[in-house]
Amino acid sequence: MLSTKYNPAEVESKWYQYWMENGFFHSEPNPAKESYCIVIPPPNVTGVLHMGHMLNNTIQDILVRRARMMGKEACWVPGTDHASIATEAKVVAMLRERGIKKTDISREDFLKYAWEWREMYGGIILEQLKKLGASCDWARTKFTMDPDYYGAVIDVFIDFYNKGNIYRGKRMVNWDPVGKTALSDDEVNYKDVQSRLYYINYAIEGSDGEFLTIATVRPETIMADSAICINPNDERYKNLKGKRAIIPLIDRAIPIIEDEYVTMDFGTGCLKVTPAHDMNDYELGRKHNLEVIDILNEDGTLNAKARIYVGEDRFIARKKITKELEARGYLNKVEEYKSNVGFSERTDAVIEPRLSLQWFLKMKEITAPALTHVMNDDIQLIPSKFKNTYNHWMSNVRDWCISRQLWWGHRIPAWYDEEGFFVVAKTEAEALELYKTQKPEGKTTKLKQDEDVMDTWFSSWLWPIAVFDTTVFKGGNKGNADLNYYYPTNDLVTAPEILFFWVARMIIAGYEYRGEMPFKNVYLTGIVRDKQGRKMSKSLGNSPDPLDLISTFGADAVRTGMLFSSPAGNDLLYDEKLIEQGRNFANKIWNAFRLVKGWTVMQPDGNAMPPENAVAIEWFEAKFNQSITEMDDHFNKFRMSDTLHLIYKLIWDDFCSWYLEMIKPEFGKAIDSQTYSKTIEFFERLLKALHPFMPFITEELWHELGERKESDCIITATWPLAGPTNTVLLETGQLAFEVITEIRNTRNAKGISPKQALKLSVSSDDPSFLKSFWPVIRKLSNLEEVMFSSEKIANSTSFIIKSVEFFIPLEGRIDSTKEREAILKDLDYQRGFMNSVDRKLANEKFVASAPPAVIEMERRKKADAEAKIKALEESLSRL
RNA sequence: GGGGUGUUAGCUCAGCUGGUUUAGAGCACUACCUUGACAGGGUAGGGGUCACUGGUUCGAAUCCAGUACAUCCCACCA
Repeated sequence: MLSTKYNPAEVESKWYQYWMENGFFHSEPNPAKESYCIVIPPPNVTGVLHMGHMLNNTIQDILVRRARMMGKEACWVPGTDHASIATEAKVVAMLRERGIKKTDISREDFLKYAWEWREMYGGIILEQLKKLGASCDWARTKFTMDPDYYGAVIDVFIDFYNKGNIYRGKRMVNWDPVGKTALSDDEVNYKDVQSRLYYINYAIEGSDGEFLTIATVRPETIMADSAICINPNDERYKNLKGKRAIIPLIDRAIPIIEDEYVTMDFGTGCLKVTPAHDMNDYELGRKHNLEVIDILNEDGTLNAKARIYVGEDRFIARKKITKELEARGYLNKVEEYKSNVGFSERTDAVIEPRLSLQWFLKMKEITAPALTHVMNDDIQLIPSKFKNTYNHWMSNVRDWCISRQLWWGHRIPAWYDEEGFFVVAKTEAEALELYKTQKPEGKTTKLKQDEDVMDTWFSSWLWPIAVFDTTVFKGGNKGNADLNYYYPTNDLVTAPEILFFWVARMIIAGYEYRGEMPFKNVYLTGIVRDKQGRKMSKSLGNSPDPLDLISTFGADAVRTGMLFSSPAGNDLLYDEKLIEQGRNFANKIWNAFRLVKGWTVMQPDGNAMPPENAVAIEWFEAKFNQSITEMDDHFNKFRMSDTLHLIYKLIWDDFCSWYLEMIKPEFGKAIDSQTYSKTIEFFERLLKALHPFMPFITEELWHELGERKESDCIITATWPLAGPTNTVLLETGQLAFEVITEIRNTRNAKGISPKQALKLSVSSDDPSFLKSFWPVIRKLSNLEEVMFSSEKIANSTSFIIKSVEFFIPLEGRIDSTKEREAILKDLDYQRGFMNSVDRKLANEKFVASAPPAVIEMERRKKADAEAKIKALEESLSRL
């Protein structure tokens, strides 16, 4: 006896195992077939599965499974990303727990720990993906720090350097003066801090007692000032143009420059420009060619360039300088001021913007094809609204700072001698060779490699190429068989927040190194949020564990649950209710299977098919074709959620609620063999159409429904082809269902049990009306007799469909007051409706300018309504 | 501050090229049913000035402009 509930746990592990053993996920180039390829957005190697991954990978798996069923050579390449910042932070934390400080160990030792860490935890997330049912080609698993991949990244750096696209330049970084290290933006916490705004007077050079006033929160940096800036449109300071101001205390003269960057109504409208200690000032300084005076040491104390308070900490210096300014009459006033200050996540020290030497990649030229091919839809963004954002970003692209002050990652292949002269080469030996030719007078025999590594995105932007072939980045190499077969890949599924960091850069690299797009379509998912709309995060504790969900509800349920409400590009508000709905769906299918499986089948010869079954089969065939056609259309437009809703409805409503009810034999009776085999066929076709969404239950039932050979699995079955849709039949069916619903309504209203058979009288002058469906109507509404007569039946309740009136004789059950009320309500609606149609038709301009088809339809609406009103009025008068 | 996107039922969303009854679905809600596939079920029902204000049009949830409110990305203001 089969359980009334579907139990996913054993089914899922069984089939995943089976698929793997039979190599169904593996793909090799096959010239006879069209290739279909997705490269996974590589998750962080140290990460664990979260709800975002679930959504993302479910969508990818659906696409891949469907492509496979459509006869394509489908390949989904998995892998992980070394994620330098996140991973290094985790390793540092792990070491700290063991009482080891990063600063106390060597780079080599640190990397040993990091690799140990990756051996231990690096595979977890991929194992978790298997639980979800992801049909990745695991034999192709790639890691961005695999030796060959590592080499490819270095090749790319060298190649760009040799082409003149990479340069060294200065850049402001977030400096932690306590940890004495640069921090990424992610490692900086911004807090609102109550501070002070100091108004300081600067004397004007060559004038007698004239001065200007600037406002600053950092008076200790005045010694690093390079200019005073005013807005050229500021009437108040016209007289200052071209003059110079004198920094108090150190009496250094600086130019007064003009730039519209200055907000006139903030502070005094005079801005002190300190290029060495402020991001914006640095930019301004570059624009106006100002001197950069760095007065701070790496521990945040003042250096000799400050000339005063040398050696003092920046905050002590602030106090002392304020005091001195006040004592000497330079301090105009002090205001309370709230400002947003960055703190180090690790040491809680106040972040100091600090200039440092970094490596940059010139973006302007290499970006051009990536912009063009997205704007002209060669590469399609889904949804297309992201094109605007993409355009804006790509048109204003800045040079990419590709160096990071970390150890875990691809180390920059620049080699220095003692004087700071450097060459760029893959190995130290190669570097030495180069060094000899580029600096013949150089005496160094031991070169020192750059300490920094590259930005993680500088390796992951090669992903769609490097997962297949890591040797093509040196130029001249045509690429191996895999690369030439699978590249360009088809679809990329990822989150919109990395559209610029990753997607755009992959497109750039694709055109640079292959002269071709890396993928055709980019499907952008939304962010998974909780019911209150908050982003799911560990610190909020609002994210469910996906693996828990899978073990309670089943992977099929979780997959469909995620997809029930997630149109492309829209955020998904996670609610466990959705997963429950997915589970209920699986259960519904399971029980449909139980029903069919439980039937006894008549012997093939000599058993007649009841007329309602013939109609049911014909009708469902039409319905199925219609739905598959729509599903294919949705799929082609990446409307995944809509596709799921369609198959959900097709199975639950059309197959279970209508079709199975139509053909269901009476209790204890057998079903004719023809209907039975047709039903099995329908069931199989439905399972195939559902398989990409719910791979496990469909595979299980596929094997339960028929005798299969070992290799005959639904995962490799053929996607059902849509036949022609018989729309006339579907429309007739729709009317028949309306009749059934009306009769059920009547039962509901009058409290008549479904078991009590009823009579029905139809006032149709068209004898073919609903003809083939009458057996179905009789069965589903339990009618013992159907009469055709133009006579109005007394003592009955009636309803109207398509101007045909239906009477249900109900001796003694008629409550004329209620009956009248219902009719009046309906009349009211119909009259109002007709009114609106009438108004439209009476409008001459409408009749003159609307297309004939629209007018025709309005006329039909009117005729329908008129007939209905007439019939309603008649039944009213009869009461 | 710059840019993007959105606002439709209690909730989450469809509504694709302006016209397909006076706007649909799922969930939630209400009533009734329920030993013969499924209570994780069945049959029905109630629920909406399509954010607001103008405009274009014979016709607007749909197109345009403005307003309000959300939300995301970038830069974060001396």
